[in-house]
Amino acid sequence: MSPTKRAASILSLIVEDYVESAQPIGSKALVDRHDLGFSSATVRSEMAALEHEGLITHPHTSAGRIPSSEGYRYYVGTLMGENQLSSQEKMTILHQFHQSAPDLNRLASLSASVLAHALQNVAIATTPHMDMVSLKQLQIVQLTDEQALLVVVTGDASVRQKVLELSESVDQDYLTYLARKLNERCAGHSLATIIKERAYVENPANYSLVTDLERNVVIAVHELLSGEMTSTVTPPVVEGVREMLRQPEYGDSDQFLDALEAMEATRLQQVIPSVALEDGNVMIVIGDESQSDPYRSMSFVLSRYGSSDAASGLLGVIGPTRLDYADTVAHVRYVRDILTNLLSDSYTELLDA
Amino acid sequence: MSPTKRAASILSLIVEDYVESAQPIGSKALVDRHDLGFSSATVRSEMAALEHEGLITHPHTSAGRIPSSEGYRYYVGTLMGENQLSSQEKMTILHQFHQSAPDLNRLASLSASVLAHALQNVAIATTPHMDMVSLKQLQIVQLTDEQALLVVVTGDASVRQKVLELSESVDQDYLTYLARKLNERCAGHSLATIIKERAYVENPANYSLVTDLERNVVIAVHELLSGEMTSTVTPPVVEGVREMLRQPEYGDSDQFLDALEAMEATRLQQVIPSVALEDGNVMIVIGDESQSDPYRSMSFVLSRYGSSDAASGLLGVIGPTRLDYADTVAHVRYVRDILTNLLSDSYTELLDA
DNA sequence: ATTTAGCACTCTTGACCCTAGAGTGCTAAA
DNA sequence: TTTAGCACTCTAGGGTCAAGAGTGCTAAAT
Repeated sequence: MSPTKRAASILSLIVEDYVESAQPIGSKALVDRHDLGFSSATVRSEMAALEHEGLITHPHTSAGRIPSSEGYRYYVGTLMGENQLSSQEKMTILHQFHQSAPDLNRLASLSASVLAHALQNVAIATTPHMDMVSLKQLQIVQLTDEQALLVVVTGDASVRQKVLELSESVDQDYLTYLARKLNERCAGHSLATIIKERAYVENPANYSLVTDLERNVVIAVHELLSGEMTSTVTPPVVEGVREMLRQPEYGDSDQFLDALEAMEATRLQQVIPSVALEDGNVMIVIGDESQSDPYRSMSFVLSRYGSSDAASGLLGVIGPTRLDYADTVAHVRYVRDILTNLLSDSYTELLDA
Repeated sequence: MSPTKRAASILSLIVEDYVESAQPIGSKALVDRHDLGFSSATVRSEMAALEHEGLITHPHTSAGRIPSSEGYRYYVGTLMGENQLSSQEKMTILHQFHQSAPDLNRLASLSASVLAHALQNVAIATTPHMDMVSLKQLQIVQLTDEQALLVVVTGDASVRQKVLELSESVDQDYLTYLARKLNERCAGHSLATIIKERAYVENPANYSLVTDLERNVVIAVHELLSGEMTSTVTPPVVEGVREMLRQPEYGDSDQFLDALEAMEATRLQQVIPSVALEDGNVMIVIGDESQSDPYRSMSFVLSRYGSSDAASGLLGVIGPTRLDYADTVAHVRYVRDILTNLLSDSYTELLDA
């Protein structure tokens, strides 16, 4: 059922030419461009076979062939080689990471924009976070008579904050005392400790022992750490809409609108996390392979950065199915490695390479 | 030189019809739609006069008229009435602000997206910040042997952070001590105090009295407060690119690309701050009135929110010159008021209205 | 002195037709 | 098995044409 060796090589050429030109590839054009050892008629019969197997299709009777999702999949899976970035490309990318201060949240958006720019497609990145964050330290700062700011430093070196409403009137001294008390009990501990603490303060039996404020603080800390509150879960960063517009498939603005709508940040959030991604792998989803309809005409190249025992997140590229998969994978892989290394603080190694 | 009363009323109709239909307005169509007391021929001669004064133009000989920038300006300045939002519209907007927690940074992007959605155009907002921020409190948390996180809570209730490199090996106790020492000296004070402190620690005469780390911390605090470091100055939020695409002027993707490029966040930053905006006013810039070329075909409706003695920022809408200025101004004004009230913490009043 | 009806003229838009070019599948010969 | 040849198909692009909308001007009407 799988194509013969010669058919496969023709499929390769079709995919590669089509990725480059965005035009359906005809038998004549194919033999003209590459000097195959045989004629267009031969190519035609091979093409008929490939089409029979569902690897390529016709837009209409007298047009050239374009790869189907299955065609791309076969190409990506068994035909495509590994692509290495040139040291020039590597330098350019690395350079951009060294421009900016190592702000963890900014890192995600930088990565996305680097990818988007290099590949002329939309790139996304979720901000790094740990599944199990520990509490490094907390602090409470009075803002007004009725409000205070709770600042939580987490184990993944990010800062989360929340405004607390103060029902009772308190002063900064009490807030400082409260912060110190909780720090002594919880600082440096994992989420589990906070959960225990929350159970304690929420237990009606202990209601008389803790103030309302203390209870509120513990609850807020728990919510901040577990990312429960919707407003603290940052949507994934989407970069490169302008780059995407350069792709010929979006010359007509209707299709562009469809695509844009499909990658509405909120929708992506529903799709992305459902993808199980092991560390160190790059996952490719091609066109039809997506379950949901609006993504039928696009492909995803995704990878997890960071490591499962530390901060991690998702990074990837979204484009039309006509993607240069080899190049895209190489880029995603490289940026993912940089990011992972930056997060594990051992990124000096990268500089020497 | 200024148009007669009747000419002015015709200009009004042209602007309003054109804003609605995006089609050049002909004399016949005008009298058909509104029952004027006179014929299309009369309208034609009035139109000729208006064109002579530069208030309207022709795309080509046998097409209807469209307003020029001057025409819009005249309309906005002397013809257009004040628009009041319906209480329905007000509710819808207010509702969206009550969905989310009062996170100051998120507020800007929410405002922009509310405006973008309501007006089907691109909206921008800069994050609120004070020109003169005071230091509420600072804290230093050890991350690794070589790194610590400096967290600064500012007077405008936002949090800024920076990773410090530790050259000497220190422990959390020392960092806590250092934080307390600086808090005692500077917490609650304005930027001026920090500048004095920086001058002190940077004075070579005092070098032996302060550690390198202390010096670094003071410098970092100063930079964070004054927003000197490029990475901490957040670019304005741009929302509504998708909404904008619905406008008929961008049906052709080339023009859309131009427009998108023009509103590249970095470029906008150069244009926006140069606009001097008093509190309480809405500024309108129409097409040609922009100095720089790429903005010739768009209009801006901008306002400052917050107050000059507290956190403030810029809020506004960008669209084609064919804007419903009355409606846009009303929306910008309303969202600006909400934002201002939210920032001054007295937003409970809005709920009763 | 305005206003308006009438008319000749202009320009865009969309429909329609046509051809060139690229591509296909099939068949029969190499 | 491969290839040359051929009839056939479909698209893209160019050209023509008529309808429609709009204009400016002039001369009559108010």
